[in-house]
Amino acid sequence: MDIPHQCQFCNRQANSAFHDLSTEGLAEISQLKTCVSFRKGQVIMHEGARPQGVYCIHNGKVKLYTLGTEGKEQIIRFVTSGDLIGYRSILSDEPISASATALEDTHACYIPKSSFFKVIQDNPKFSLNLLKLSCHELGEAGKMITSLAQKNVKERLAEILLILNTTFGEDEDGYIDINLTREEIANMVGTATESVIRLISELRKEGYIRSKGKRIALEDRVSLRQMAAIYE
Amino acid sequence: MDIPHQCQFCNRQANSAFHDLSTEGLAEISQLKTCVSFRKGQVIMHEGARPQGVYCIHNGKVKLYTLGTEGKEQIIRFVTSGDLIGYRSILSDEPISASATALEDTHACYIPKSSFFKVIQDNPKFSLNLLKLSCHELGEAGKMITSLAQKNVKERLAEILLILNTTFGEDEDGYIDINLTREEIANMVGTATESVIRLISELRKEGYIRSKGKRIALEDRVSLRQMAAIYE
DNA sequence: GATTCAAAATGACAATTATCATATATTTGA
DNA sequence: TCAAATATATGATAATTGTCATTTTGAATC
Repeated sequence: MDIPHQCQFCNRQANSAFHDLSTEGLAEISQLKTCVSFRKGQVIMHEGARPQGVYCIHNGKVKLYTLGTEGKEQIIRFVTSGDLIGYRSILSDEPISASATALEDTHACYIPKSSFFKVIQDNPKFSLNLLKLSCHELGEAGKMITSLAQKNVKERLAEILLILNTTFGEDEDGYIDINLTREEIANMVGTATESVIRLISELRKEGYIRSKGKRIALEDRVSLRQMAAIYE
Repeated sequence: MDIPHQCQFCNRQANSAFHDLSTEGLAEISQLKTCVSFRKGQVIMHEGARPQGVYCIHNGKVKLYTLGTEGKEQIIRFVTSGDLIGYRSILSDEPISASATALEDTHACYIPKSSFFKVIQDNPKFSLNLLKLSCHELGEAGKMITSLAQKNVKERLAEILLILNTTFGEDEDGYIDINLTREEIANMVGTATESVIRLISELRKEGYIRSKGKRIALEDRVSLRQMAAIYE
């Protein structure tokens, strides 16, 4: 997988925070960025570190997670094409709050801190886009907080499965197009791995989903939405 | 309580997002803002609504909360002097994600949407401050997610008590200077009211806190921090 | 200061979820 | 392709937390 050397010609631009940057702005980033690759399982950023730049994901899938007591992962969200990693930490001038690990081979562009700030200063529109982005994510985080606090494990699992389905889409057989272990799903839902396994079996027996090995496909989205108490 | 008519002379400015705005910028806001008051218990913003402006709190205390299944409140965070309400929704162009209710009589300045955007456009520094603010809050939200997902109720209660103590300070008798019911504390911790009551009694018997009616004072912060598994 | 209402406290019990043990299945890599 | 490693599945049991009922306390209002 090759990344275009010039951001102007990058097809990921359309759904990134860079989407309405001027041609000059994009050319500026092109000159400052470098291309990097990560193998599946490789750690991209470490919780607590001070990042020296941001990554713009070109392709691949990344999980963001914090480490709780006894080193248990809590997956906060996923990052994929066009998304940024590390901008929160750089902008708030705080250590990285969540580690990032590649879930599959991932290609990204690295933009050094100073260049990133330069683009922000020179392009008020980009700055506003980032602001919109972080505000949107704040809203999402609030929803996650309410779910964790008020829903039971089965409701949260149903919710997460729906989120995974919309975030990653489906493969040709209808399975959610992301390769996660039951443990990782548990680390999103905030529960024990065994509980997730049990409840996935339950959902399968009840006909809401089907599964084959690690792969899961949603069969009855309407009921899952009801179960998850999502009324949007 | 009177609010200065001119933001230039407002002593809340120092610890607000407006802190390094130019005198002209502040004068601009002064002209555009209006002063408003809310009585204890009054709803300032309703979840789902489309706000037409932001509030800058002058004095008073406000809770932000989402309504979960069966109308149960989940308190996301508190807002006090110098803090903004509604900016997230306006910037991400989404409905309000959390309702806001005054916990005591509160005075605030109301800045209409259009004026707010004008100030953002005219003052890149202010825009950057907002960006920093929202990124900081994103980090805090991530911590809250990990706590809810991985800590048990007692650990979360200890954590919340410590947060309340630093956010609101102490009165002359050492009690945390905020008037919350046990139900509201439960709505932060994400548990049943009875559980909070029981655990507060437990913490009292164990000598970590003392309490008199609704009021709570921390006696052994070091142990509470250990209990909450906060190692910062 | 008495009355009234709301909140806190406590007990008994039920439901949910976690933990540990072990069996089975699926990947992964040589 | 087979063996080894890892992940999934399931049962038994324990721990945690929630729910409902009732009593006690505290706060607010007249």
